[in-house]
Amino acid sequence: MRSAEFDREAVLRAAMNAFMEKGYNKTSMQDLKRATGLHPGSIYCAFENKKGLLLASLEQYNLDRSEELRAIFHEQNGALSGLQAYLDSIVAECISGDPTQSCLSQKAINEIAQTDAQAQAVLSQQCVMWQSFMKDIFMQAEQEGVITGERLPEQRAQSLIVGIYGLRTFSQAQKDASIIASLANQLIHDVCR
Amino acid sequence: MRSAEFDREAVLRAAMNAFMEKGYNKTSMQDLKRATGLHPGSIYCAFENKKGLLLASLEQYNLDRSEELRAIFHEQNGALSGLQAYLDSIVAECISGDPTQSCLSQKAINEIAQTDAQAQAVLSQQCVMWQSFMKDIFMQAEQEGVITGERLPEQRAQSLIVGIYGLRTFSQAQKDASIIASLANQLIHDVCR
DNA sequence: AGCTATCTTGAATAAACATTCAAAATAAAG
DNA sequence: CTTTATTTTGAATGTTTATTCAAGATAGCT
Repeated sequence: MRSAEFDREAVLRAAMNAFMEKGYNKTSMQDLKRATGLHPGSIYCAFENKKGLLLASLEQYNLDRSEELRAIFHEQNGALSGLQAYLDSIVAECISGDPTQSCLSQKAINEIAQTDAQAQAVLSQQCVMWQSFMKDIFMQAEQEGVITGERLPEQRAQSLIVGIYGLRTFSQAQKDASIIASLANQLIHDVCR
Repeated sequence: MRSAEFDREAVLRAAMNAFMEKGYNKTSMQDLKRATGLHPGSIYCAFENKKGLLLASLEQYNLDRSEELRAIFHEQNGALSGLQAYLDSIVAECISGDPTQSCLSQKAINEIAQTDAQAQAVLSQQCVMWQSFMKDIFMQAEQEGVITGERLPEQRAQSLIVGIYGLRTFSQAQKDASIIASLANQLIHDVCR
């Protein structure tokens, strides 16, 4: 017997970064070998193939992001200031211009969900989970009395997610920091109205 | 002397469709040969290389979409019903699931703007043109008195574009027609408030 | 220490890739 | 009809690609 040597999470995070920098299709196995430090054979042994590595990276990405999301809202007192902090962090990522601070899920939705049913299924489910988390936040905000109940929490959550997807795309075409920040503020305002 | 045989616009529209179906990086020269009916040599003679063909397709795509945009608003009386018709058409595209009804500019922003400065410049400029057109619509709506002047037309235009980008991404992860339609309605509501 | 199952290694493979080019074809000009 | 400039053609190029595999290394068990 013999146990695997590499740190699975570290490998997946390295692969995530590689995929975010070049996109799935432009990231070659050689890029992934360099990024992860794993030889081709090890990658195929552990993840079946390139798409398997992407799917595993997507799962890890979702775990990491979910953790981060929970942490942001936990650090704040009140749903509204949590929302504010969350959008501030997204604006910071948009403005940074750092590819590794972009959203791997969103990139994958745009690049491969259309042509790969397996990836589509994973990404769809992750999107639903995100919605569910945000719905809970808006329910909490209602209970706190900081927003009135004109819209359903679920709808607010969906509008917020649409806004975040849009913000990330917009910021790549229009890199003006103050515009991005002001659009994020407007988004919070609209979603909490 | 000898003039070119192929119809440039038809070739570019064929290339557009090919790029929309597979994305830029996954679309091979063989795909483009099949789609356009042009032999490799002719493509390289007319467009320099694969990226040149993409950039030319992007220009044509923008021309076609601008025309369509003008037509939609021209067919309606009043800025508001124009906006309604415009979003209806986008919702229809999102719901169709037809790759050739997706947005080539948005796909390109997500797939290559990050890694190619030339594409980034073209896409950025096209986004600004789109904003400018929508700003005029919101100014018209103000003059018609159908919306009050609490927000600047430019901000409304930007929020609308963010919403449309978001809607297109969201609809690929969550293909529920009624949700997309209701998110679009909410978007109009928020942007016109 | 020795055995064995499993992982690591990295060269080898075959397919697919973007691009080039010289020959053949053809439209316009004389 | 002949010439000439330009386009079309499609096979050839050399690179890069994802993937495989047999040999070597090593961890855990007895």
